Amino acid sequence: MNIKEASARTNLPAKTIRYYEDIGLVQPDRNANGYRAFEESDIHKLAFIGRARGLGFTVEECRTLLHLYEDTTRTSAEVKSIARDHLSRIDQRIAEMKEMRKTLAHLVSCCAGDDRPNCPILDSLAADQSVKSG
Amino acid sequence: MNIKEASARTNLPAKTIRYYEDIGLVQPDRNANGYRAFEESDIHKLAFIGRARGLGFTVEECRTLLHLYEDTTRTSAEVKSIARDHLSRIDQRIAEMKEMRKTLAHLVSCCAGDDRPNCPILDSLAADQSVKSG
DNA sequence: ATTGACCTTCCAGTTACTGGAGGAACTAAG
DNA sequence: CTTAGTTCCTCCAGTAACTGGAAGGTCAAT
Repeated sequence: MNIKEASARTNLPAKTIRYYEDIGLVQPDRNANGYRAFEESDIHKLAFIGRARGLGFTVEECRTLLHLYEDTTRTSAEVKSIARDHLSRIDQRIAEMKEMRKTLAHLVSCCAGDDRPNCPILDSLAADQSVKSG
Repeated sequence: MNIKEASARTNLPAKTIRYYEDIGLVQPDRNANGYRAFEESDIHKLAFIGRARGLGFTVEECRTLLHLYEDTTRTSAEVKSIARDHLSRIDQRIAEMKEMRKTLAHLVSCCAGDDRPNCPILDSLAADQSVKSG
């Protein structure tokens, strides 16, 4: 199957599939004309990667997960460890974003949003209290 | 003041300050020896940028906010609009992350994490139901 | 004169793609 | 057989926001 169909089957842009080949995540065969020839196993791998990426795993984690998937001597502990690390990164990131959200929502609610120049958002960004004096 | 002190005063790495100069966010003077000479106004700007970045605004938004800050003919509506856009991006991102978190936490809780190869995390990533049949 | 801290510029690398140029190949119609 | 349109190929460059490091100049103190 050509790249377009592979793309349709996996919901990954063709560009992305070529990129994944570039970095060695998949190795599709080539036809005589040089076109990539995707097999079901390639589609399966790409879909695996697509789902892992959708859960926020980095491409390198995807590579590792793929290796583990193909290594029948793996232990579920190895996989769980990667997933748990990722989960805690997500939790941390969510906490950071919530903190930003809180501050930002407050500032937005304080701002009149009219045609006058006075603006508590700018005031807050310009606030000198967080500039160390020296 | 030299870059090291500017860095200490703003909590921005010297590298980052140089980068901000590169992209035209600040224009510190130079001493005869070529060293950057930061004034209070530069520190103020850098701190402003640092705070805006801390709230997750992009560097280009920081540039715009800085312009608005320095433009006394601005309207608070302009500022609020930028902040509101950013807030909704944050909300969207938080929602995505929570969705990931939910799925991931479920998978992690299902995985034994022992020395056996069987792993529901990998099973889920490999699940064929989301690969379109063709 | 020398050490060590600090400063400079410039180049390259990071993450995960994405866009586009330039050109070859396949498909279908006339 | 030619033409047009679509798909494919590779390669180069750009994105965001820095970060690391090399090579070398400057400064303060000994």
